Amino acid sequence: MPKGVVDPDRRDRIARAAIEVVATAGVDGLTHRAAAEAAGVPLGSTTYHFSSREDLLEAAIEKAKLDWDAFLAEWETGIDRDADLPRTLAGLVVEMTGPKREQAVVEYELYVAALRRPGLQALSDAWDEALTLTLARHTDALTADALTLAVDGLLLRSLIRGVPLRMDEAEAIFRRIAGD
Amino acid sequence: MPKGVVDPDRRDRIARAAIEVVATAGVDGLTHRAAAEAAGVPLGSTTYHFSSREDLLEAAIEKAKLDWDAFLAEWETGIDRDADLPRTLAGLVVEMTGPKREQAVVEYELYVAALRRPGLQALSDAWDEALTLTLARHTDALTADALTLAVDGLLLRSLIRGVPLRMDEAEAIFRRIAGD
Amino acid sequence: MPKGVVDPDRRDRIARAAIEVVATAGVDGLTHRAAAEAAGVPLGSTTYHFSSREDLLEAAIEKAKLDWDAFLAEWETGIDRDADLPRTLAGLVVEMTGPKREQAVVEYELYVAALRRPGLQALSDAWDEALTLTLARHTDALTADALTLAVDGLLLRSLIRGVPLRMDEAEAIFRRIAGD
Amino acid sequence: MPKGVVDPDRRDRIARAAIEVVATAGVDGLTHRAAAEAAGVPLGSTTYHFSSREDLLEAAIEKAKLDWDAFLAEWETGIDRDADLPRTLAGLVVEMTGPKREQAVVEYELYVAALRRPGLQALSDAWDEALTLTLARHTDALTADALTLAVDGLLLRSLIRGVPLRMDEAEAIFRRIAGD
DNA sequence: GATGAATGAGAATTCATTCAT
DNA sequence: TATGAATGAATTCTCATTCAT
Repeated sequence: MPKGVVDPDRRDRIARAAIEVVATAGVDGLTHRAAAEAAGVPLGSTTYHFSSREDLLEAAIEKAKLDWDAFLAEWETGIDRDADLPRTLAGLVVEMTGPKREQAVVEYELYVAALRRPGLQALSDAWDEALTLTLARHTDALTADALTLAVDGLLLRSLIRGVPLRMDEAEAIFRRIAGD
Repeated sequence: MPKGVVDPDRRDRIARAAIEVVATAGVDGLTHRAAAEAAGVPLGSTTYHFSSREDLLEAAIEKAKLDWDAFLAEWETGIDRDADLPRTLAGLVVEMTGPKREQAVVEYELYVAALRRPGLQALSDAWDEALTLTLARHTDALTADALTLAVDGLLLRSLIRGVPLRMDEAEAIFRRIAGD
Repeated sequence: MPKGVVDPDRRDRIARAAIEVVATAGVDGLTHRAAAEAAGVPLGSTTYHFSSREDLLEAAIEKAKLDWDAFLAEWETGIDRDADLPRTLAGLVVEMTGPKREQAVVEYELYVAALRRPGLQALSDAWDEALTLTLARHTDALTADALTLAVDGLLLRSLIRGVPLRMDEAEAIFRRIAGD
Repeated sequence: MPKGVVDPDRRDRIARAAIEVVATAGVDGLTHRAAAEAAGVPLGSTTYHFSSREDLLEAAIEKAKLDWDAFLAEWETGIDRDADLPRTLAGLVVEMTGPKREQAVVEYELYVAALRRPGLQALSDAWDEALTLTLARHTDALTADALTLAVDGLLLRSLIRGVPLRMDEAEAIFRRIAGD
């Protein structure tokens, strides 16, 4: 693509490519070069749209957050009003540590990236809150909060162990917390 | 220190320095050079004892794990057999997100580092298990497990938010889980 | 400012901003981007009016030369026909190495820039000549020339040393040259 | 040259190459890359020995200062005790603006580089002083100082004009200053 | 005329790693 | 055993310049 030709989606495509890079190489591996290659654009194009590595990371997190929101929304759609929350929630974590492990690892890496990057705190925070808000539509606030924490803990642990969660394990934990 | 002088603690001191480096610059910032400077040894000394960056990271994690074990042991020492577990556990997380935030961030970074490094999974796993085992001496297995997950989730969330946990918040969560 | 709106002073304002940039970041730091920011205009506006970095530099030098001429004219206005030239000239260099140091450094940088840029030689030359011509209205040609050289040398030396000239030092030199 | 093979002169050779680079491309053009190429060493070698551009520049100035000292010493050797100072000094500046123009430009660029680099002030200062000290061995202190300033001014002006000084011009100026 | 997206080139740096000493 | 010089590879970032709009 010669100079002067405008490509209005380019910024978006680079951001999307950034997520792929994080999936492949981790947050540390998210470089302008890697994003450029993944997006199929010249290096200069990535530095033009995202002048710092931090900008690139932030864009990746925003995009990943949208994915997460969509995932949660879809999950919630499949729940009856009087569904068994512990069981359905267990299904969610089992799916994330199994078939969707790749995506979950990316999301956790991005979430945890805020530990050292104050600029990302707000984003990571909103991320965490999304699950609590979803759960709060199906149980009381305290339980929703406690369940979110357990989901966080379970996911992180399972992702680190590298083995998918077992449905019954997860369900037992959630049931314990929900106090049923 | 001239050549030929024996310094048997040097390996240990470098590993200890590696933790300081992680505290200052994050896992990404852990380089042979940075460790050398922090430990006050020549560059060659760090590459001699830890031939790869990965080795250095592993040593740092091992050291940090020992710190965590000691911290847990000390915490447990201060607990009565019939202490109020939710309350004392809340004290632990409040301390870690407040005065000990720095140390906690380092530990979480090292813990999470295993997400992309299969070689570190066993270590990170043992790390997580240490708390569960400790708690299991004071409550039933399922509760111990659920509490550990909540601790993980709470710590991570608070560290990311950058504000210390409030004692009553944490206690409420733990009490909900413990079912008291 | 939307497209199509005419802004006849824009070229001038960019040139003026270029001097500010040189003051802040040196000749090396004079870039289209920096000038754009300093002038508060879009990048394209600077490249439109000054198609190359060299053009920009030349414009800055021209503007700075006008400042220098004005400074000299004002200085001359304050001189009596039978003023003590060595003393008044000492006042000029003391002022330039003291309160006006910043401006003087910029002017010297721009003046010296011609060392490697044949296209700027004429401008820099005229710059130097301005002082000689001024002095020649108050003394003979040879003395005017010698004084100019001493002013150049003194200014450069003092600006590099970073300390203002002392009035008596400068006066002694000039008096020696003027042969009073 | 493979790793592990030590080349003790390398640092010196890079510094010497740095001067060549300044001669060719100016202070702005003094980059690690350019020095590496001029010295015939890999890029990493230049960054190893001179970790910043500033370090490289400083080394170049130190080397150039030695050249200048040698040049002055040689010049002084050719002077009789009762030589005609204005005439011999005129010879020096004529030589520097003529056959040795290249070298003189480099030296001025390096000298002036200190205007924006406080770390180089001491070096540039010592440079200037070398001539004064030399001249002071052949005339009184005030005259030596005034002559140095005139030399500085004359050289800078002639180098910028790009034409060699005329012997009689220079001699007239110096004679005026020396008061003969 | 005015703009800013686009891009290739190159900058300073940092580093893991190797290996002669 | 211990060291640090050496080096290639990468990284972030900055820019002049071009050119469709």
